Amino acid sequence: MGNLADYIESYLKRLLEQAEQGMIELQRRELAEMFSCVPSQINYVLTTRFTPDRGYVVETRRGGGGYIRIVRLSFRPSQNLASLIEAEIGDEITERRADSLLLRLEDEGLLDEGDRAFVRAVLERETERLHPSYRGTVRASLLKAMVMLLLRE
Amino acid sequence: MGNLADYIESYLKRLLEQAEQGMIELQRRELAEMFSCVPSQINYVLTTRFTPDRGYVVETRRGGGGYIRIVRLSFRPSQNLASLIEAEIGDEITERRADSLLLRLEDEGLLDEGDRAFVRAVLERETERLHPSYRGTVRASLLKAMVMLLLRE
DNA sequence: ACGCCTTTGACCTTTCCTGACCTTTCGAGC
DNA sequence: GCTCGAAAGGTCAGGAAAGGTCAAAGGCGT
Repeated sequence: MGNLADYIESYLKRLLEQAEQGMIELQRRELAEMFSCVPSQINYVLTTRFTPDRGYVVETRRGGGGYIRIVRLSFRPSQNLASLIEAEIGDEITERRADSLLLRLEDEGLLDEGDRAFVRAVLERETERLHPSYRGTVRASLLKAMVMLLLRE
Repeated sequence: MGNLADYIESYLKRLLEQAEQGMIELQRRELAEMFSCVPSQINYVLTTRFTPDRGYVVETRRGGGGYIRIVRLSFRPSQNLASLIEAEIGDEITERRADSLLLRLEDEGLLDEGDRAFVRAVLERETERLHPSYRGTVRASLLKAMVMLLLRE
């Protein structure tokens, strides 16, 4: 692991660990200077290492006083949940399979009945107007989003 | 948060919090003097930070006795959150407007920074693979679903 | 040799701040 | 009432200071 991107990555992660609130804010130009590289190298590190999939969100602002802010999500999609949900739901899902997944989560005590009803209602309301051929994928997105929100901590 | 516009913004928000009725009235020239900047800087702050999307209305009057009045709109007094959110988001929404809305919810203390980051992450992840022409509607669905879940009860 | 990941640099977009110039409102004097 | 001037606030374009994009070149493992 001897390349620049890796060093920058671990530097940022070290900062994040020390930071309160799992959040750091810095300047692209400064960071690039610190590592004697071009600024766009920072973007490379951010887009390859600090993605939502890995549990990070990056917010930036341009212009005078611009900054880059990296937030570590309290829910780390490590192994279990995120990939399990991804695997279970996939790119599209039928209403039936959505229902049975929700039921299963309730059975396992991860959701209560109110949660389940709420999610079902949202799924139905948001998909009913759609052209049938899109329903499956939109339903999958919605379900993943809501289940992750509910099982997060 | 190191630039002038940010300082002026947070000064005004502080005033708004202390104010009864979520409303303040002041003079552009005075404010500009307070921050040692040109008056038009105040307009810049108003048009970029105190927009309807972020939950503010600005009224002004020119001439002698002129003033600038900033009113903060609140989500709270409304009973039906669902229809308010529906109205606010609609059938499709840009990433910018989604961010504004999330910022507004955080501003009102209905969401914390972590929630906001999480929602952004999901929106980004679920939206990026899509054909650009569907992103707006899917983003709207996801945002409504997650916001309702978070603000429920 | 091939493919994937990294690194770089040229060029682009966004945000901030200022200053010159414009419009609206009020009130004093006619 | 009219006119005019002073006292507000409004607009707009430009320059500077961030960060973003993208494609081409460079490295490294198999």
